[in-house]
Amino acid sequence: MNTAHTSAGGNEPQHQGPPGRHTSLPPLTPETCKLAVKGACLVSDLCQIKNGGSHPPFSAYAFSRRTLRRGEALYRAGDALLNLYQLYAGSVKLRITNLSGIEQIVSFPTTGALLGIDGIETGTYTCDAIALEDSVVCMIPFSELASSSCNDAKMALRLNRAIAHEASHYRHLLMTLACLNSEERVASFLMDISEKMAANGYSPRQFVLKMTREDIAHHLGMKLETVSRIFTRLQTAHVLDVRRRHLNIRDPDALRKIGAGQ
Amino acid sequence: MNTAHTSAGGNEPQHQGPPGRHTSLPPLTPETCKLAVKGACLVSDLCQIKNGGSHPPFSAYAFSRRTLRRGEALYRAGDALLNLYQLYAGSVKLRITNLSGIEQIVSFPTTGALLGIDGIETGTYTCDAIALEDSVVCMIPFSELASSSCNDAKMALRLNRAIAHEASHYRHLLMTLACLNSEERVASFLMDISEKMAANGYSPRQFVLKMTREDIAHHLGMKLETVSRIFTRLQTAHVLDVRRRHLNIRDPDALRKIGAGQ
DNA sequence: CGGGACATTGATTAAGATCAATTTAAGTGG
DNA sequence: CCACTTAAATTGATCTTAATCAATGTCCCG
Repeated sequence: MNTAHTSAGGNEPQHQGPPGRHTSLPPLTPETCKLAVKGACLVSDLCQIKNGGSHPPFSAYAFSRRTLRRGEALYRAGDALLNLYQLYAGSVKLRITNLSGIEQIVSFPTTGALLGIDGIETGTYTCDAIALEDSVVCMIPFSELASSSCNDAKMALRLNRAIAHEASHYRHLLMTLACLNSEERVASFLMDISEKMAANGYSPRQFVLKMTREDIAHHLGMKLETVSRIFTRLQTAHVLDVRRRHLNIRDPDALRKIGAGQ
Repeated sequence: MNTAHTSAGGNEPQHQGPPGRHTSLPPLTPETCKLAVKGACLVSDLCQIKNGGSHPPFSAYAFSRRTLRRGEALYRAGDALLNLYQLYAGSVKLRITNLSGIEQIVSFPTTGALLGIDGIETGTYTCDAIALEDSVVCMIPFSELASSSCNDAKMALRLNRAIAHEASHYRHLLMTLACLNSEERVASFLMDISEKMAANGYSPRQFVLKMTREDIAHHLGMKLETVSRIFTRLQTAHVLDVRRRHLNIRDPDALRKIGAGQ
């Protein structure tokens, strides 16, 4: 009954590096922000707000970036909330480990996602944010964001919505865990990824899973063997092809139906 | 596999009344707010902000209250977000019903809770809020709250935290559903209620469950028969006494241990 | 004092966990 | 560049938990 897994989770601390010793990129400007075109770049908007008002030119406010190696932690549960982060490239897992050592992956943020929201309630992060591949984030000092929200109603609403979106995401995952059986959960999970891929301009049919079977299992409240079995079952049913991390959705409609609980 | 329950959910539409036809109480003031003493009354704070500034006296801003009969809906999924509500007395269930008719109770707010946050992301509520007993809420026009947040950093942070708290709650429930077996889930659920009772000044050992076994089951992702069996099992183990909705926790430490996953 | 919602209990079945053994692929260092 | 090491994934056999189906009991309310 819940044998506290000693989280052998391979892709972790090897190249962790001491705190602070991480590659830093030149600051980001609205011009160089690749997300800006999609109207999804909080950083870029913050720059423009600063620039538009009676403030110094945005370059003084341009936000620094940080690169993460695979397995490296962006922040850990218990760290003080100093920054939010917008994910510019790569992907991350947000993990909670409870007292008994049982772990749960609460989300797999990808490009465009805002990270660190789990620290807003108490001022201390409650999750570990671990890079699933080499990634780039842009650092947004929370104080900066809070003061912007204060002067600008639009930015305030945007922050509110970002936090509310986080809640939404958990509500959705909750439904998945509470109402669906294992096969349906996996299907729903894959559909979610597929939609996110499409939203980011990639193929919704073919993609590479950045996380292990164990990560998926810890996300969906099941065992990794079950995830594996369900993949093969879906392959046998000609719904998808899976070879290791490479996924090819053969029958999106079928997958959608299964993920919705028939 | 997921036989879409036709939600016979007894305590519902009988005395629903047409929209708008509900008992209204006189407006609330900081003086009459029972929650204010605990520093938890958003309404009272809003009044004082208005009153403190160059605004009209708070009486012009005092917020109206509304009573709900058991089974009545405060709002429903799909309704436009106009107000947040602070729950002054009673208790509520927040329910999501998905396309296949499967339902999930995402929370059981009680006295002091802020309701309607599920509408902030999109401007449309995503849950049904159903009173579990006769209840009183105070209506907070969202526009009012948003503009207060704009002028007052403290209020802004408070709203942010309220939304973040919602996310926190779901994260916690997520852990419960994903990592614990049925017995542990029920124990965890009861401990949560116990703590909430204590926080509101009631006995953490003895209380009455306002919700049915089916509601609990729909909250914890299991079947009502299982909930019932686990209650009797915990009673047999001398952890608690349960007679219908009346609960008496005999061994809080044991219950806590079980709820934490041993 | 009924009627109906709510709750309990029992017998059986099915889904997923667990235990265990391979297989496959990806790095790593010689 | 290849052999070696190790992490990750697959597959099988068995066991446990909770779902399912069904009957009965109890209490609340009119």
